[in-house]
Amino acid sequence: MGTPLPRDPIADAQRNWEGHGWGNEAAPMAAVTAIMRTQQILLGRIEAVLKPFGLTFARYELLALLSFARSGALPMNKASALLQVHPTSVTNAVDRLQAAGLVVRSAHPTDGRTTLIELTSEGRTLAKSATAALNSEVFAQSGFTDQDVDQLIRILSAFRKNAGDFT
Amino acid sequence: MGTPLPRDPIADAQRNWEGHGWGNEAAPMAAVTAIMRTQQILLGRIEAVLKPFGLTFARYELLALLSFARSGALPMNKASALLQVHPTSVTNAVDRLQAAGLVVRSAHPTDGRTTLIELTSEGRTLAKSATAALNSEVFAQSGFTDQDVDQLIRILSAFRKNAGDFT
DNA sequence: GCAATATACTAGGACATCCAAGGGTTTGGA
DNA sequence: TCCAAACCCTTGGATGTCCTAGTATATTGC
Repeated sequence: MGTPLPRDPIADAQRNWEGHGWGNEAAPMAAVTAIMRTQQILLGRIEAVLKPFGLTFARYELLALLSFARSGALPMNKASALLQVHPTSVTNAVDRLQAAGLVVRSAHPTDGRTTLIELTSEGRTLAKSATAALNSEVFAQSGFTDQDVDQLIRILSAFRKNAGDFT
Repeated sequence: MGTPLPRDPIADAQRNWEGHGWGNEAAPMAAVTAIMRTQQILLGRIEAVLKPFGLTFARYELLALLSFARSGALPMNKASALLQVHPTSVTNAVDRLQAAGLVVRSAHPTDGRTTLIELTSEGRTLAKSATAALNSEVFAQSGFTDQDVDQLIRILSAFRKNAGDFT
């Protein structure tokens, strides 16, 4: 998985598509495939930075979300909605973060069905350190130009909105 | 995970970043997060289309790759390199595809270490059907305009090249 | 020619994601 | 008032991805 390929495999796939009579779908296919691959690369970088902190991206996201909540606490279902992942994924992440002493579960004051997740002080400290590391080692050198970043935000926001992520 | 949120969570995160003194990193962070989320949405659509065929995206990718190989066969390591996934992921996918009768393993004629993966006729037929479905149900209605597609291909190709995917 | 190194694949384990199903809690309409 | 429907979280199962060995085969160097 290490050595660079002599040719762009996605461009090759696009040519294959065109050669098989799917000329109209070839370019969108290439764009979609490129997004998949780019996500893979970015996730790899992020996980590498988070590893020394004992965090995965999923756990970091939850930690970061909590650190931005005024009270430092959120209901599980709220976290699930904001992170846009399945509730069971949040359960899983909270289990591990709790085992690491970074968050605690507590009862909701008025709704017995709801469980609140709350940052511990260790969790808050770690979130801050991990965020600083990600900013300096990933986001500050993303490999995208400022214009690329603007374009991506514009294109992908429209896509996500159209896909029903938000109104 | 179903109902649309009243606000864009990524735009909110970007504002949070800016409010915490990471103004330079906020936009790249938002772009990266948007890529992660977009990949998630696209993967969901693709898996939904492939499900009736009994395929996952990982298995489909391998089938499609084989169907474009002249001989219909590829060494495992070659497939791993072209799909840009870990060799063990290919082993996993081949195990399941073989169990489904879509591919077979065979010995390399000259290199005893190498295992060739070869499409069966069922595999070739299924790959064709699944590709047609993906083209009409996902790529032909990707939600990106033609200009967006061009921009994405341009930006992400440069990114992947810069990341060392290909020369 | 034989040992040391490199390469190819597989086995086992850690994580994450989703779905389906189950048990507890609230809410709203009969 | 009260019970059915809706909601919230967790458990168990299936997939996929990666990493760390471990086994087998090739190639290289002395």
